[in-house]
This record gives sequence, structure tokens and C-alpha cells, in this order.
Amino acid sequence: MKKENSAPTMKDVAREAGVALGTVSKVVNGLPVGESYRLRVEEAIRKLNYQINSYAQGLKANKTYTVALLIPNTREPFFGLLAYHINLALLKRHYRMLLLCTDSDSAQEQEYITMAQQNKVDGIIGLTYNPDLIIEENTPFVSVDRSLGPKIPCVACDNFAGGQLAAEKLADLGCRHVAFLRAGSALNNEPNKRKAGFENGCLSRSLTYEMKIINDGDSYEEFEVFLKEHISEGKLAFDGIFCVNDGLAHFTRNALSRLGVRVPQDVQLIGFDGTRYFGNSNYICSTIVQPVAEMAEICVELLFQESMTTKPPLVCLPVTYACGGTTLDSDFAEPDQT
Amino acid sequence: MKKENSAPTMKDVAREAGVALGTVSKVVNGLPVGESYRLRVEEAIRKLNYQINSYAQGLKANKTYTVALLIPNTREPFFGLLAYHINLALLKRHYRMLLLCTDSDSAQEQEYITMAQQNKVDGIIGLTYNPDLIIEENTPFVSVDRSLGPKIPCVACDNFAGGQLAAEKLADLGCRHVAFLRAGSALNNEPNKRKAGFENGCLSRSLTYEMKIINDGDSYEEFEVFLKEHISEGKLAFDGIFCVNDGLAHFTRNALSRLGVRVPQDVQLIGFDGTRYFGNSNYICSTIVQPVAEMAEICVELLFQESMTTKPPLVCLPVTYACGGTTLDSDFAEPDQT
DNA sequence: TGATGATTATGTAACGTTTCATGTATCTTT
DNA sequence: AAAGATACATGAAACGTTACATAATCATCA
Repeated sequence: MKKENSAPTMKDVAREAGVALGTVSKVVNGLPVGESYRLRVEEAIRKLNYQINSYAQGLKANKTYTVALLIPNTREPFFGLLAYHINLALLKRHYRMLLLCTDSDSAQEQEYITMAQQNKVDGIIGLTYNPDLIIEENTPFVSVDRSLGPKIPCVACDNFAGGQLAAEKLADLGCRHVAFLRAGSALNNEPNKRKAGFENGCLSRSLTYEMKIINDGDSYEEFEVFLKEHISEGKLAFDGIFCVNDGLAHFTRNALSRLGVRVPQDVQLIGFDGTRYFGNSNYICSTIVQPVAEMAEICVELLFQESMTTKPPLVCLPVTYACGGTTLDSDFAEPDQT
Repeated sequence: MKKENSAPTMKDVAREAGVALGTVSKVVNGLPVGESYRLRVEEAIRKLNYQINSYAQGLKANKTYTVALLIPNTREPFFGLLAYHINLALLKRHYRMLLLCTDSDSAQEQEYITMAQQNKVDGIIGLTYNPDLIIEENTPFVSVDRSLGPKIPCVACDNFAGGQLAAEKLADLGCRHVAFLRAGSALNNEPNKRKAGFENGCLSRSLTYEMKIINDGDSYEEFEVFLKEHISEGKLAFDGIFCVNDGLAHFTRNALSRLGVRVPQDVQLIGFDGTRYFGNSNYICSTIVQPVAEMAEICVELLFQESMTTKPPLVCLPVTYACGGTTLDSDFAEPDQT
């Protein structure tokens, strides 16, 4: 009767049930308690609609069952996909996830890392391309898609093999002269690996290729100009194009449509990432699929792994190819994982 | 010297600075404190690298500066976009966001609502199509895109006007006979409004139209069959198509490509949602754009608005049209907001 | 029956904050 | 110079939980 509108506490439950505070705690935590006591406490919990206060719990235990995810955004499909799978992997283990979209801003990233520490999160998973970020010593940290030095484990897909696979697929589909398009920060070394793998694949399959690479801040229009320059008498010089990610592939598809080039009839297009529109089908484009669900699982496992010594500095996962309507595949086989 | 590896507390700072506990608290919270004291405390904070423990703070204040977002996933572009903007709106106000992906599972949704209460979040923003969800009384709740009864405020875009706008745009672009495609749960009444608006627009602009509507669980293949049935002598019966969302529009585009129908040359395609691949350009398709950033802002404002009486039961925001390469627009004007 | 031991409930201290009543020092005022 | 007013530092109590030392209960056996 003392408190009017605030939520009931263990003390209230104890009074209601006529038992001691510690007994309620034991019941709530499933520790051994006499049967008659347990029943009375459970009855009182129901009656008062008691909910445990996990912040008091966290204060006492110095453990919060919360992990922070630092990611540029959830708006670009690949990031959204990754955030989703990391969220699932954490919730499965009864961990909560704090989302912190950084917009790839270094200052924001640093601020949010501090914020995460203040929240006493049990760990941080970060997707950041900022090389000189100060990572907290005593908070476990796992990096995704970008190596941040030998002390911090990194989870990524096999970007080199992915580039190679793209070249091989284009060769299998009958291409002879192909193009590689790439945009994005030079700081990020992953696209470089895709490029290297692609070049390697072209060489081994005797494909000739050209490249168009633009820097941060440059306009995508340059790609359209590049493509237009390679059209003569209504015909594109390439019969295959590999784009460094699905977003660029999508842009390229629209550009080709504007230029009157048909996809996949005139030119076949492969992207990278494996982003989709729905659950189990409908890839944005034919693409090299990153095993995002597995990457998320491994991130979480690595984060909770105690001994630093056994943590590998880099986990590199295999990629697969999937048809998404921008290539002339006869098989429309869908890979198993989302 | 007492504690070896645990983080420094206010008590440690007070001892280091030679002041009282309460003084440290005031300095940390920016309350008035004598200049000499402030300097000593700030020095001690730096020296010990003190970080406030926000869980102890939350316990004391019964306020956590945390909001939970319940959303089916962040993988589908529209949800990812919404999550991103809500995250931004909360972080801007120095609130943290707990992400809870529900996969539209009612049991999960209920479980996560309970979880959110236990975390003593200051409010919940939910995107759920579950009509019989038990919403906690004392935790502020705002619904997005779906009305959950008169007691819970809902934020949505003007779906009726959006459908109407789609019809008008197709008419402006020279279409005469168009189609409406729709999939998804019948529980969700928003697509129904889009349909009603579209029909209304077709009537007022003298467009003839056909519809293909499939139910939950039905295969998207049915749309492809429908389209195939409306092709005779290589020509599609429609010169314009309106899809209930961008995902379906994307599927339709691929299906048309398989059927040898060119987009936008042979048929113009408009989706709904305004999802993109990059920040400020590159819509997935020509589309009716939901003002997601504004919706997010209003959700957060409504959540923190004290008096229930002034809370409107439904906030309905205006939509715009944007070209995304699947229509024959002469103007490529981009709307202002992301 | 009374002592012994096993079992289990009890109640207090502690986690790191904030708040508030108390006390001390400095400054005005006449 | 003394007294009242002001300003501000102090330290204890409280938030809701867990853990541990203590106490109470009960059954067993000599």
C-alpha cells in the first residue's frame, strides 16, 4: 500500500507471500526451495504481476546480457541482413542487442563505443572501416568484414574466392570479354580482394577484361559514361559484368536499361553480397552470396569465447553463387541459407 | 588499491580527488559545484578513466533512456530503412535502442514485449500485424503502419493517397490499361487502402484496370502465370503496373524480363515504399515514397509525449512519387528526404 | 528425551548511483 | 564586530537485486 503506481518488487512479493526476500530470489532464479514456499511465492508473483528488474540484476552481477552492434546503417540491404542475423544469434542465446548506427562517422563510432562501455555491455560487434579507432581493452570486441589489427578477431567471407567464382561463372555462362566495376573507400581492403580474385579467375579461364574503379565522392554517373563509351552500333563491348556489390549491380542494371542494353540477354551481370528482397527467394541480382547467418553465429561465438589465446585473428568463410535473374542460368537452384 | 580489475566507481573518484561522493555526482551531472572542486574531480576522472555506470543510474532513477523496437526483421529493405531512422531519432535524443526482430511470430512478439518490460525500457515502438497482442499498460507504446485499437497511437503514411497517386502517375505517363498486383496478409489493412486509392485514381483518370491478389502462403509464381496469360503475340495487355510494394515490383520486373517484356519501354512499373540501395539515389524501382524519416521522428515524439489525452490515435503522413528507372519519366527529380 | 547433524529459510550487506537533510564556511549588513 | 543570510560540500539512505553468514526447523539416534 505504500507505493502507489510503481512496479512491484521482490520485497512486495515477499510480504505478500509471507516469506523472506532471499526466498523470492531463489524461486525467481530456480534455486532449490521448499515446495510449500515455492507455491506461495509463485502465487504471489502471479497475483502482483511481478517482473524482475534486470537493471538491478545487472548492477549486482556486473553482467548485463547485452551486446552492442556498431554498424553504418540498416538501410543498405547487406547491413540490414547482417544486423538481422546478429540480432537472431544473440536473442537465441538470451542476449539483448543494442543497435548503434554510425553512418560510418569516426566520431560517432568512438562516441558509441564509449556509450556501450557505460552501458556495461558484455561485448561489442562492430562493422567499421575506421582504422584508428580506440577499442576498449576490457570489453570483448569482434570486427566484421574488416581487420582491425592482430588483437581483434575479424569475421569475413572469402572475398578473393568470391571474385574468382564470379569470373568462373561468367566464363561458364559463355562470356568472353567482361568488365569489373568497383566503387567505395580505399580504406576497406575487402573489395580489393574481390578484384584480385576476379582478375585471377579471368586469367585462368582466358577471359579478357576491363575495369572501371571510382573513388569515394565520385559520382556513379561515371559508370554510366564508361558503359556508354563501350557501346558501338547499339552493341555493348562486354558480354559479362562483375560489380563489387549488389547495390552497384542494381545501379548498373538501371543504367543499361537506359542505354537500351538488355539484361541478361545482351549482357550478364553478377553482383556481390547475396542481398534479397524476401526471405528465401528473390535475389536483387545474380550474385556471390556471403554466408551471413554463419558469419553472425561465428561473431557471437567468438565474442563469448573466454580465452584470447584461442581466438583466431581472422575467420574466413566460403561463398556461393546464386542466380537472381541477371544471368542466363539454366539452373535456378537456391542455396540453403538466408 | 582494494579492487584489482573492476572499473573505478564514483567512490574511487571521490577518494582520489579528496572530496565527497555527492560532489562527484554533481560534477558528473553538470550541477553547480565550486570551481576548485570541479577541477579536482575532473582531474581524478581523467586519471582513473572513470565511466559512469548507467545501470546503477537507471536503477536509482527508474528511467533507463532505452526504447525497444519490435520489428519483423531488418532484412527487408523497408523494415531496415525504418529501423535505421528510428535508431537515428532515438540516438539524437540520447536514447538507446534495443532491437528485437520478431519474424512476425506472435509468440515471439509477446515474449519480447515482456522482455522489454523487464529491461524497464522507457517505451516500445512496434511494427506488428498481430491483432491480439497484449500491450503493457504502463509502458508507452507506439505502433507503426498498423492500428492496434483506439488506446494505442499509430503512425502511418497516407496509403490511400499513395494508391491514388500511383494511378495518376501512370495516367500522366500515358498508360491506358493497367494492373494492380498485391500479396500479403489480409490482417494488414494498409495494402487494402492502397488498393482502394488506386481504384479511385483509375476511375477519376479513366484508366481501365485488372487485379491479381494472392493470399498468404500462395506462391509468387501465380503473378508470373497471370502476366503470361496477358501476353498475346509477344505483347503485354497492360501498359502500366502498380505493385503493392517495392519487393513485389522487383519480382515483377524480373518476371517480365524472363517473359521478354521490357521495363519501362513496353510496360511501366510503380512500386510502393520508396526503398533504395544507397543513401540519396538509386531507388529499387519507380515508387510511391513513404516519408520514413518523418514517420520515425513522429513515433519518437509521440512515445515521449506525456498526456495520453492529446495523443492522436492515428498520424497519417503524405507520400510522394519518385522515379526509379522503371517508368519513362522525363524528370528525374529526387525528393528531399531519405 | 535430549543432543547431533542435515537441511533450508532468514536477513543483512553490497553493487554504484542520486537525493536530501545536515553542517560548515563565506559573505552581507548594521 | 557580531549576527543573519547565503552558498555549497558532506554523508547517509535508498533504488531492487544477489550472496552469504546466521538462525531455525526437523528428523535421527543414542
